[in-house]
Amino acid sequence: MVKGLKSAFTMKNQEIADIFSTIADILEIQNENQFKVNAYRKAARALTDLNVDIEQLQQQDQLSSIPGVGKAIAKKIDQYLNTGKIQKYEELISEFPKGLLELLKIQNLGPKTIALAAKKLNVQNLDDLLVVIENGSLSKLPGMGEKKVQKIKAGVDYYLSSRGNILISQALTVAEEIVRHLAETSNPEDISIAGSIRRMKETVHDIDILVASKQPKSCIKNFVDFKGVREVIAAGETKASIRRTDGSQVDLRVVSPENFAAALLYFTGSKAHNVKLRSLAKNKSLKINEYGVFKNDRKIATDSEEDIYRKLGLSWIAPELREDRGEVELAEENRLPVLINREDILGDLHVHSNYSDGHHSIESMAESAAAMGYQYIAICDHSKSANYANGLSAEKLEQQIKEIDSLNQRFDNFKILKGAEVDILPDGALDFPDNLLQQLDIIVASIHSAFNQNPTERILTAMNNSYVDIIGHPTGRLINQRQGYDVDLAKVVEKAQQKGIALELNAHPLRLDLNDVDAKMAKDSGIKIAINTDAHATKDLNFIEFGIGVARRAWLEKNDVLNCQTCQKILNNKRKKQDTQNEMLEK
DNA sequence: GCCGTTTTCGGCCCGACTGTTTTCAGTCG
Repeated sequence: MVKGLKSAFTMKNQEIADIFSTIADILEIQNENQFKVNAYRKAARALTDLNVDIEQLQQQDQLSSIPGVGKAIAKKIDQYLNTGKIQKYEELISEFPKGLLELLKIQNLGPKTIALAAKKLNVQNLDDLLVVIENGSLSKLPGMGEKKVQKIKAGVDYYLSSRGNILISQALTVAEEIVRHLAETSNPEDISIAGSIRRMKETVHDIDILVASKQPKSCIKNFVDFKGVREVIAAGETKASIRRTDGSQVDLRVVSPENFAAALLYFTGSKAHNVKLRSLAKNKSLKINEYGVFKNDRKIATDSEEDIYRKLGLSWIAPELREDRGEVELAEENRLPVLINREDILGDLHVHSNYSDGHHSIESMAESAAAMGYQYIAICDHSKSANYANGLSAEKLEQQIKEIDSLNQRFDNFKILKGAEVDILPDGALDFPDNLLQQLDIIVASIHSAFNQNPTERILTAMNNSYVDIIGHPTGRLINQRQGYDVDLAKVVEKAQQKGIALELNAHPLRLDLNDVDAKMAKDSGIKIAINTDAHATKDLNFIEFGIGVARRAWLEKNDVLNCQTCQKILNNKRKKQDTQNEMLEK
């Protein structure tokens, strides 16, 4: 087993994390001590982020070494691992209406109101809630009123319509449009996208924009009056929130220019990262908030994020790392990874052309890639069984090879690699014979059909083929649309390590597959990741931005990424790999 | 419920906005 790798057995970690998370939800609605609630939340998060098998820690009597896990919680973990149950959880859940937990996900509706509605109106689930909203009884409760109920209703509508997840690509488009609008109309001294978009999360709940201005009122006005606003949720002196016609929520915060850096840090989050910074500040007798770092109520210089981190004894932490996954501790020791940048990417190893289901010619794709400063591109069209995608016959592929050979004579300092995205068939065989594969530079092997037929075994079988360089979109998920196939990534990574095969980080914003957590584990095991766009048109080559975002969230450095290598190096390594495997076969 | 070089008890991040109040509770980020 590859060391430090998450796999099927760490499912237990997540099962226990989910239980603690539910305990926290129930206790919160029951108005239990908020710090106790937080303790369970923290433990749940720690277990989710844990990279080792919890049973292993149990056997070594090391459960309490997990930060946030003390005696009581360690005992509960122990109980779960020994009996499959946690008594406290069983007791709580047996007498608690399960439908109430879902209500916590509704905006503007928190634990206090849920508890009130449950107690006074016997609300037990979402349906009950809708009834008491409609019949007016909710608004008559003490502390409630018409407007509050309207807000809760809006929260329910939002929850039911979208579940609140917007793809990073969509969110970024909206955010950039609003930033441009405010830049043109409001004369800001500074402006930035903040929040989870700046951290490049794969999906975001809302869009955060921060402005530095001496005229906050006019900024707010220009913001709420902009086109596409369906509803103004809030609009105060320095802060406003809108809902747009596309359903997205946008929050604007306006600060004075001298507070911009502190505010940017604050509104970039994540919440967990911020909490960590605040408690760190407190330990140093400092206070940090969105206005700066303070010592005895006196602001100490905070002109930039770098400066603020420095005042806390930390090196600057890239936004993509700010999730409280150990980045603060490393920043204290000045040992943060040197994250991969756009400039480090030398080529794209998985793009399509109009030979299969792409929209543009090989030549156009190559010219666009060259214009982006790339040194190479691999044309990897679909193989013959991919009928839905106009997969190539053997004859068509040979024709493509000739075209690429001829095109390559026209380019200086740029190379078109001959490749294919070969289907992994239900029996694990590849969709092209070896005599075709051996003519190609890059083979991406992917599953595109029969998702529920032993995906792990099929991928492992395909990896036995020495021509395979990359496993394409390894889990097959489509964000917000389709769960991935049930693949045991630990086994795939282990095999990739043995065979010198890379896993893809597919940069298409609907895929982002591997995700950040899986890519980090792959990195930790020492295998290479290929950040590919899977572009079906020239403009799709820009998806690389999202792939790099996820890669940075996964702590990836230049050395971890296959397409940070020159194409000469990639091809040399491929040759060496094949020679070694042939020698082994001969023996 | 967790934690500790202010250490076994008393803390636990902090501020804006809204709506319902008439000084504050709830929610959010």
